[in-house]
Amino acid sequence: MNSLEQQSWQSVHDEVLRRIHTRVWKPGDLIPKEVELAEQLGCARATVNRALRELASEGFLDRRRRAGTRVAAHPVRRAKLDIPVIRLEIEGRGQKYAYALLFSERRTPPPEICANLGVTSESDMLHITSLHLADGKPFMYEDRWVSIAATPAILKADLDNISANEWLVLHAPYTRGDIYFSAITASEEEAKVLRTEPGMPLFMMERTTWEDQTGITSARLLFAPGYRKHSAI
Amino acid sequence: MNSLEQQSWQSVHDEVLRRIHTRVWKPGDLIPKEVELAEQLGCARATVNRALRELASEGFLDRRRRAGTRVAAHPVRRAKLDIPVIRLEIEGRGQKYAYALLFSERRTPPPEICANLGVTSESDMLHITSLHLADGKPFMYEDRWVSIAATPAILKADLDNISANEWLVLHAPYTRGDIYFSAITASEEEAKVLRTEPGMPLFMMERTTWEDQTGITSARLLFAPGYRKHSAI
DNA sequence: AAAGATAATATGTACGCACATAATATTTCT
DNA sequence: AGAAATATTATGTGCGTACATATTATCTTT
Repeated sequence: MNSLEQQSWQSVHDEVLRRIHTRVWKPGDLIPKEVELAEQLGCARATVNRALRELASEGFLDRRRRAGTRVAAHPVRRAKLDIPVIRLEIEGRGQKYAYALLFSERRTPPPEICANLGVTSESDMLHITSLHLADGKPFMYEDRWVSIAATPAILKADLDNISANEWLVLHAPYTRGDIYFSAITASEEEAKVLRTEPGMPLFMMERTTWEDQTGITSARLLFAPGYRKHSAI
Repeated sequence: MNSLEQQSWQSVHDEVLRRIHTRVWKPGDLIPKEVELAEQLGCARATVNRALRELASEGFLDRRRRAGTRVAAHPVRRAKLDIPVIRLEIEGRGQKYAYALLFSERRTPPPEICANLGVTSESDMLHITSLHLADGKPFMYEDRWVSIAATPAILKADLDNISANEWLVLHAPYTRGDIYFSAITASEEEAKVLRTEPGMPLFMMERTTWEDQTGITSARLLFAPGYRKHSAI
């Protein structure tokens, strides 16, 4: 790269990444400071700054004021996982989406839900289970608890026609959440719902979401055998 | 927020996010253009631009030139998943890391590996299986194929003392990769290695990485029962 | 020599301006 | 009317300057 080409922060980004990949700058190395790089590459410091900022957020660089910028010693790759509404995930695969509400009850939560959401065992909650289907076949079994205190409007939602998953995304945006991915084997009941055999491996996603300090909902999503979640890196 | 406070792109970010959360701007709505927002919030357009750019990359906004900026109709949440070297993941849990090379052989790959990496069935590859332990207990079973053409130096690596996982991260940085997450049940052999029972649910990660168009390595990582991968959102 | 004050410095960010680019709206031409 | 050319517009980006902030290095004091 020389100063004649038309510059952009992306070309700086790529050039720095190239130098890291070709080990011109090795893990742990201190790289030139922004002003020097800007001079070398024939662009403004702001442009270099943007490129390096991006690379730091991707996990390739560690930056500290006054101390300078180093190539990350233990490159932590950051996979970006898109978590869309289930309906869109299924439609995105070119399959037909269907949904069935299995069960809905207003009651107090069991201890593990209280622990997840940080609520008392006397909380007023809605317990919903439902099945999401792709091309008519069971795709995901959802077992969800929703705090009525945090989201009273859920009681008026037509959960026969819109999944709690989708209703919540549209009506109760959350500010933070946790997701856990794990594997379990299907119980009798889970196998029955997902139309498979007990003991089959199921990919499980456990999500809990808050608005600030208030727990909104906690859900356990079980995917039919064979499901794979993809991510590019 | 008024114009008297000291501005920063983060405060603009937070204010816009607040308006989305409180449904001042609802999914699908067109929000004011950068110049107007800058005026409203008493800062420069560049500051608003940075805040909105960030929000778009987080999935809250959709932006298009000339068409303006809209609140995302179907908020796709982007979970960021850190994929560190296994040793660091275990040490990060405060557990003692250990590693054992189980098997290493230079040979031609089976069809599924060829398909993953896009190489011919006559390729010269290294097949390695190894076990990663946390506090002496089996934590993850790694089954990996490495292209010798792409990474000849792997033959000189001391794989008894450094895992292929870690060696590759340090010596063969890749430019792109795929990860698949899924669930399987343990086979006889897998159960034996992980010191569990056949049929137990295992969390599986399948990774394939490339440098540009060249396939480097394809690995199948099986985690001991009970493993959960966490992500904040 | 240890502790505290002070200076130096690389990154972090704000701003205003200019121009590029993509998408849309409008006008002109057939 | 329909197609093609042209104008308009919101975002995308680059640049130079200025100042903020965190951290390290140096100097001063006890």
